[in-house]
Amino acid sequence: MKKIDGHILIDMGFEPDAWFREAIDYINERELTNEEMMVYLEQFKSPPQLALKDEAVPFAINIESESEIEEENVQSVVATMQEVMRTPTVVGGALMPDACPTGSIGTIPVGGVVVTKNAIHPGMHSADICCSVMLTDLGEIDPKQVMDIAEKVTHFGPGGRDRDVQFRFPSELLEAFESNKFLNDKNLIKIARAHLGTQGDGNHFLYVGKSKNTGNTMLVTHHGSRGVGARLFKKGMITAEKFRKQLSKETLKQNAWIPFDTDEGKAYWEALQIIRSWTKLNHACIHDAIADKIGVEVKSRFWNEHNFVFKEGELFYHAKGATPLKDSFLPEGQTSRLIPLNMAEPILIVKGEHTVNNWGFAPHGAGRNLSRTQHRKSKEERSVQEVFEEETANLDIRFHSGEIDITELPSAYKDASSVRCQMKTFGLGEVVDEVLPYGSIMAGDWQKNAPWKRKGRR
DNA sequence: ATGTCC
Repeated sequence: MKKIDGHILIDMGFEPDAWFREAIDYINERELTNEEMMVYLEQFKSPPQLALKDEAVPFAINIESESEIEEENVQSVVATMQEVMRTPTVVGGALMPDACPTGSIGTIPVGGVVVTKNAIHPGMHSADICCSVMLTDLGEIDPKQVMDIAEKVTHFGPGGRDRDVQFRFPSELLEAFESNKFLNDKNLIKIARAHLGTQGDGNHFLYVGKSKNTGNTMLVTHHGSRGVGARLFKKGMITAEKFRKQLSKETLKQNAWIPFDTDEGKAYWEALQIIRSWTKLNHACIHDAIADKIGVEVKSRFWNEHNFVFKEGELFYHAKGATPLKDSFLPEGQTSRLIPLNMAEPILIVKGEHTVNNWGFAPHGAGRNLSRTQHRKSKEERSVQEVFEEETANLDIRFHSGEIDITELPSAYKDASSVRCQMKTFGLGEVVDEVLPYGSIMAGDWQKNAPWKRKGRR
């Protein structure tokens, strides 16, 4: 009998893999007949490839347009969602009023919810795993004092804290990282230590305002899992890509998934929960340090993720920029959720429930009406300072880098009243209190004076 | 969003 080699296995339709060596030796040493070989090779056959669905699974469209630009946006998010909804694992989904596209067609938009069966899709929670908002009620405290102290305590911009100003990384959390095969990584743990108590950049903020109901001063922070989550996301995408090749090559790369009923699936789900704990602590470190420095007791505190995966039975709800309304998606005993709009608008405190149309979610903000670049361009003929003063009159707005980030000013976002109106129209939560704006801190345009951006360079 | 590529 002729000896077999890897080329023969490839010709038979097998993907080159680690088992090739062992299988080739096994077959050749025993001089298996063709029939015996086929029986032996059965164990290495991949399950049949899953095709994309011929038609998109129906999804709820909780967004309406009020202008031509918005109409284009709606068409674009619906079109991309239609491709996402053809992924084999998908059973349902929804668009929120703040939806806007990101990435190429077939990528879940911001403001999108995609429900899958027995599958975790890292591309549907994306890099900032567990991006979230936390509120602390500080009582009757001067908001300016909170701003001044917060400015000293918090950390914005890329990277982490210097060693001498790091927060304590609890040993229970370290043990959790070390127990998980995705997180037990020296470099990742180093980042987990250094990034604790940091807020990053982009739309992340520290907001101070007063409750409309009680007049108490409230501190609200918005940020996610920083470099730690980004690292896990990358690992998740690599694992999902391996499964995509085995299970469904037709599936778009960005929609690759990790089956939950595998060792990788269980470990990835655990890793997401550990990152969630880290992120909660990331907020709490900053809030506690501010309350400590003021010398005030925390009256109450709550938080919610708006970029995460929620599980119910064998269904996985991927919320990429959507606020959980369904009670079982909230931390135990918690009844309120936070929906920020823009720096000049109140942060909404919302109650609500799961309905057929909302799939258990509400919007997570006002949504951009223009891309950052388009928005920057639209303000070109006026000075940044002038636009800033006009849009933030009577507010205490501070940029950590010292440079105004024009793309985070109120005009960069959709009209807050229209988002609130659409929440009513589509049954996406009910506003029970508002944190009225006093001021906020953001990263600012930290790239403005970067060496590679200076004029005169190629 | 992400020490904007380990």
